[in-house]
Amino acid sequence: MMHVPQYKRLYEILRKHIVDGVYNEGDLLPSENELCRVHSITRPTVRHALDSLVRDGFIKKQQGKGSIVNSLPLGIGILSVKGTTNAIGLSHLKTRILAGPEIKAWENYFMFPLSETEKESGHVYMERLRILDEKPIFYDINYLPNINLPRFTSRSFENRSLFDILRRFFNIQVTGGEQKLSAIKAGGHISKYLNVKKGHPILHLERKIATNRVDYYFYSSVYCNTDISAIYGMF
Amino acid sequence: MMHVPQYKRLYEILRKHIVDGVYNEGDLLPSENELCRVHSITRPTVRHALDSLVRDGFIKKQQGKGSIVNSLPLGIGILSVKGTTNAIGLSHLKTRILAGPEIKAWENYFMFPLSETEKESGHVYMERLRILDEKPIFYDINYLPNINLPRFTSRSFENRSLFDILRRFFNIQVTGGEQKLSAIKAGGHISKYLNVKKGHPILHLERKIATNRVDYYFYSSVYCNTDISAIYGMF
DNA sequence: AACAATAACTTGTATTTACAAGTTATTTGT
DNA sequence: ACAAATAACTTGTAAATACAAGTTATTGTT
Repeated sequence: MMHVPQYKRLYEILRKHIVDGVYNEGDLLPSENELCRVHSITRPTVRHALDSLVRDGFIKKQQGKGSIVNSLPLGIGILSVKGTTNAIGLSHLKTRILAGPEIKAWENYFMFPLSETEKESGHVYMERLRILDEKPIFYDINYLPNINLPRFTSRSFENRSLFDILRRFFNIQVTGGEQKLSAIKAGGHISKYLNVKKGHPILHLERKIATNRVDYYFYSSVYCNTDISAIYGMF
Repeated sequence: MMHVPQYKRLYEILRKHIVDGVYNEGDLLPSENELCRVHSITRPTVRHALDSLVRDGFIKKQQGKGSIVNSLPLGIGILSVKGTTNAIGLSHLKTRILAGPEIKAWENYFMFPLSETEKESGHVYMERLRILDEKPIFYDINYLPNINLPRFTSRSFENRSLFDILRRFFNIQVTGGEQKLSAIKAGGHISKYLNVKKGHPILHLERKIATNRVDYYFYSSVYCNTDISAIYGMF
C-alpha cells in the first residue's frame, strides 16, 4: 500500500465523521490543539487537513471560535465531486452504459483544445445514463485520452463509478477541473434518453477534469434534467 | 488602512502579473525559494500564497518542476468570483438597475433557509440586468439581509459591481458560497428582460454567498442567457 | 444583579529547520 | 557519441516555536 501523508489521513477521518453524522451541522470540531494531541501530529499538519475540509465545503472556520460543521448539500453534488470519494447524495444513483467503452479517434471540433499527445493517442469513448429513482437524470459522454490505460475497454462499468474505476485500477484521482455551463433545448436523442419532450430545457456541462497524473485530463459532456433535482455546487 | 498579511500581498502581486500577462500560459513562476528571497518572506508564507493561486485556478503545481501558469478562462467567470477582485472577463459588462435598492420583508418561501436574525431584519432588494455588447446576459435578483448596512439604499449602483460596493464601503468580501443550478424555460418578464422568446432555455442559479463577516450571507437568483457566452467555472 | 475587566481559550500569521520525493541538467564512464 | 550515474535543482511533508487577534467563560467590582 502506498504511503498516505498524515494530513490526508486526518482529513479522511474527519470527513468520514462528518458524513456519518458523528458531528452534525453547527457542531464544533475538536480544537486544533486537541486534534494535535489526539493524533500526535503538529498544528501545521492539523491545519492542512482542516484547510482541505474548508476547501471541500465540509466545515467553515471562525477565528477565536473553532471549526464549524456545515450542513451537507441536499442536491446532487456533481459540481463538487473530487478527491478519493464520490459526491454526497449519489449513493442510489444507478448507471447504465449506452455506448462503449471503445477506442476512437478525436472529433474534428472538440469542446476543449487538445495537446498533440492527446490528439495522437485517441480516446476511450463511453456514453452513460445515470438514473435516480427510475428517472434518468444525467446523460453523459466521456472522453478519456488513451494514454496508459491497459485493458480499460474490457472492464465492467455497470452501476459503478467511473471515478472509482480510475482510482482503483489505474490510480488516477480527480484533483479538480473546469467547466462550461449552458442551458439548451433537448433535441433528438437527448430528449429520448432523458425522457423529456423535445425543446425541454436541459442543463449542459462541458467539463475538463484534471487528475493527479501530470498532464492527464479527461473530458465529459453532461446533459442534465434538472426538473427532479437541481445541481448543487460550492464555490 | 487595514493590515494585509504577507501571503495575501504576494497573492495579489502574482495574480496581477498573471492577469497582466507578465507570465503567460505554461510559464513557470519563480521557484518558491526565489520568491522567498525576492520578497523577504519564508517558504510556508510563499506556499500559502501559491496554494491560494492554485485554489483560484491561476496556476497548477508540479512536484520537482514548479508552479505552472494556467490559461485564463474564456467564458464569463461568475462561478469563480471570489476574494478581493472580480472575475476575469467581466470588464466590459454593463449593469442596469431594474428595481431597488429598497428595504423589503422576506417572501414566505425563500430559496434557502434563513436564520431568525435574518428573518427579523428584512433585506435590501435589488434587481439588475447585466449587459455584454448591448446584449442582456444576466438578470439577477439580490437579497442582502439588512444588518449593519448604513445608507446602503442611497448608493449608486449603475455600472458598478455589487461586490465592489460591498468591499469598499462596508468592508464585506466574498469568501465563497453554494449554489443550485437548473435549466428552465423563459417566461413572462424573464423573456422580456433577457430579450428571448418565451420557452427559451435559461440557466438559473440560486446562490447563497458567504462573506468575511461571520454569519453574514447574501443571496442571488440569477437568470442567464447562455446563447452568447457559456458560464465558466472551476471546481 | 449588572457590568467591566481579565484570563483562558480559540484560530490566524509567520519563522526556522529538516528531510522526502520528483525533475532536469551536468558529469562521468564506456 | 551514447548512456548511466550524479548533482543540483524543484515542490511536498512535517516538526517546533512564537505571537497576534478574536471569542467565551470567569472573576471581580460596583
